[in-house]
Amino acid sequence: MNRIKINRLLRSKIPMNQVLVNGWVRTRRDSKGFSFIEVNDGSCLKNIQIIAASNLPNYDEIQRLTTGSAVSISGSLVPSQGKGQSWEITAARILVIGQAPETFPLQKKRHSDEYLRTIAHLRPRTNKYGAVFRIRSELSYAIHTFFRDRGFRYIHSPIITGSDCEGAGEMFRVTTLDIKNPALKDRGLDASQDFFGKEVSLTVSGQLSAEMFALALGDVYTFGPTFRAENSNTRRHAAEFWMIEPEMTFCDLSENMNLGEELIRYLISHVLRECREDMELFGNFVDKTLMETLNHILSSDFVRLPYAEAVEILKTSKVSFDYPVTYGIDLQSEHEKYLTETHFKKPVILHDYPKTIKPFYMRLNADQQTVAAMDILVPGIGEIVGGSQREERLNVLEARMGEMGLLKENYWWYLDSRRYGSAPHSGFGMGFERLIMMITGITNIRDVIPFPRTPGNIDF
RNA sequence: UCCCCAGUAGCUCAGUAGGUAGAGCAAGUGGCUGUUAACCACUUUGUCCGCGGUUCGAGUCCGUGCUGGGGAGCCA
Repeated sequence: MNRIKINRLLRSKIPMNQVLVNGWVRTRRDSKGFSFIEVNDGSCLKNIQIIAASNLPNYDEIQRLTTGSAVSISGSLVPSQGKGQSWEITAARILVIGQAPETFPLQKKRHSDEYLRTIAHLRPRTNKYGAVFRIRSELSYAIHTFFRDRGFRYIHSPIITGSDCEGAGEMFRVTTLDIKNPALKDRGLDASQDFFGKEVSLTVSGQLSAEMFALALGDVYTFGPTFRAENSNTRRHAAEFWMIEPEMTFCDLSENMNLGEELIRYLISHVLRECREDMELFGNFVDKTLMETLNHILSSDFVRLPYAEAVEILKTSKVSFDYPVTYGIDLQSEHEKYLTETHFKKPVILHDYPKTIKPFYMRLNADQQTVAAMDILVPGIGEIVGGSQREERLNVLEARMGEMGLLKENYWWYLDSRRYGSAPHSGFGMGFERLIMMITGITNIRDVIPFPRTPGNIDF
């Protein structure tokens, strides 16, 4: 007898004999002459109801089944006599595969997200977290589909990197030196004795690699884990997270923004279509305004606003900000919040920032003061995408590096790309977890990644 | 790293002006029932986060540490 997953059984149009269901008991109720068992196998949000008649040979054992136990049921799929479900299974045989003692931490009631974080190894067995991780999986698939349909190639950029100059923030050092007795030199680790013969770290971005491949394969993207050793303690930051980084040659900032906007819309509509049931859970129990918000994002164009105009809007807003706004500052969370949640009430793409607050690789505009940068800000999350048109002119790039005190020697291969057949190109990074937060309405990044890594927390 | 808040039964929480601890759910027993977060009755459960202090007496006040949450910064 072949096992059939519950999502298929519940979609059945006809009764079926001889079906086999494997899963975990969510709850059990006794009635006169039989027991109702609700089983979930992770294939969908819904459980299937099993009717276990008291004449089953192991009925005593069945009555002791507790929430969390693994079971294997064979029987027939029949129309339900009760309300609340269209199909149920009349069990011919029930095998207890793995009993869960009463110490099983998940009860058939709501638990707080904080508590569930302390049992991150068991939380995917709840409705909400099962739904989050099915959606996460579906989104990953959709990302590949989106890019593949548009002729992009998927690049596996390295996780271990020797460029300590990837730009974005503190990095995790990788070493095979004996920590208790390391090779030392000049009062520090002797990196020349280390595995790679130099200091290496976990990547903070695949961008530099992606640029090289964009200048060969045209349109490429990376989708992989990223590591930041920042001591960030917020609901939006994790030390290990996933990022999607497309990079396109012969593409300017405006086309870059188009792609970012198109990608976000595509992913939302994909999930609304393919994960309807799971999404309803979030709309009903996590954020009552979720569907409205997502439909609004689908139906209206994102605002495109030059940094200078954003500053003007903020200055004339009559809102007293903790951080006063002047041209040249990096916008604070409260400013971004005001723009997306109060002023425009929709996603905003800010672009053309002052060069002084952006990295060296962003393309210098004709005004010599701003760079072709763009950030996509969404209500509730803040920055979800950060990108730019890259500086493709060797002399300008070298001058910018000089201004910022970066050594050309460390970037020799990066600069080579501008030396040999350089071409305009653009790209961005999108935080995968932040995207999931936006789509599910979940407000803490620790609840959309299987085993979150944050400062001082790596228990699982 | 900084600011604010919280930490009471397995879980969610209440605990009034400091007088020595309670509810719901879970678990156990019995009953009822094509039930569906089933229902009804009864029963069990606590170093009130740790340490120190004030007090005749501290879950309640003070100090300190730890843990968790929210906000800020850094950013995706």
